[in-house]
Amino acid sequence: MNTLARVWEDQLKQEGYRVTKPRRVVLETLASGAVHLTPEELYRRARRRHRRIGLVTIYRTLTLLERLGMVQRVHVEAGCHSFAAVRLNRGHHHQLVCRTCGRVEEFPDCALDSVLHRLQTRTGFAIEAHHLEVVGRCPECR
Amino acid sequence: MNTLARVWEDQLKQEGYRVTKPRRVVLETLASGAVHLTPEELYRRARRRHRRIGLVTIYRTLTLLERLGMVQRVHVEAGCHSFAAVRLNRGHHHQLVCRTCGRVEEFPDCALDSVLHRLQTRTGFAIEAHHLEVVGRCPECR
DNA sequence: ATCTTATTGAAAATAGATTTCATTTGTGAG
DNA sequence: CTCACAAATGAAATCTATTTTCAATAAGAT
Repeated sequence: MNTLARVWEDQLKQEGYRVTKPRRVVLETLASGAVHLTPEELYRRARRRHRRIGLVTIYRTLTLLERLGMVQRVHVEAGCHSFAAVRLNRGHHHQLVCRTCGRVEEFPDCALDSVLHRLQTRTGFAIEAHHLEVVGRCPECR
Repeated sequence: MNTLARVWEDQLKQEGYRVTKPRRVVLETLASGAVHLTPEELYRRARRRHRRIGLVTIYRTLTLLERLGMVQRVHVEAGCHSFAAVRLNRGHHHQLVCRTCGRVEEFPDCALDSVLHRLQTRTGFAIEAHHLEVVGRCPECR
């Protein structure tokens, strides 16, 4: 089993959730897939590990994992909702998504911080959160 | 009638599409409305101008306008698909939304450009689009 | 005014996501 | 280890968003 999946399992337990077979399968599938997955695609892959798993469980588990910050929802043109594993990197990260193959590159937002800080000063808003998503085509797909 | 809507009409004609009543209504509603609208909300508003308009036409017109670059599809957390008018003489803008009262402040992304440019160089991606949304509390609501 | 054909609206079909509920299964207590 | 019970699951039903189909309508050229 993958390290990331094991860490997630511990976190689930810690938060008082049960570590069930379907959940373990979803975690492993997410942790081992390099790209971001739609619920449907995740379902297809998860079934290779556990034939009886239901699509409903995929949706429920994704919602839970999103709430716990283990996966991140990504919006892309085709097949609007996709989910990407939030890797072990601590701080806040943003995503660069390839429109064609779905590959995700993460990057830190250090440069954005100064932009937001200036914005805060100028508008008087107390900035609490932000969401940046960049879409393009990766080197291989160009 | 709004200037923006008139320009769009001309553009439609230019491209060989017919300027029909439903299309005119959608254009006017988009040009005069909020920053971005879901198809459903656009439908609700368009009906105030033309009672017989169908939701199907809203979808079809949005697809057409998007292809012609007059509106831009935006993905947001809740109610995934929204459409924003691409205004005249106004570059790309971002939104600063107040969590409490919903007030929207727009700001240009000049500072973001350099961030994205560096990102492009470093990753080899061809960056095509980005979406930044900032949430906070406005001066009045703090 | 007439003709041609793009466009429309209603209904049906499809796709995606959520709710319901009876059954199963983790997990902590004994 | 076994039991009991709440949490979690899966199948079916439901709901919501979007697309397709097709006969009727209306824009725009002549």
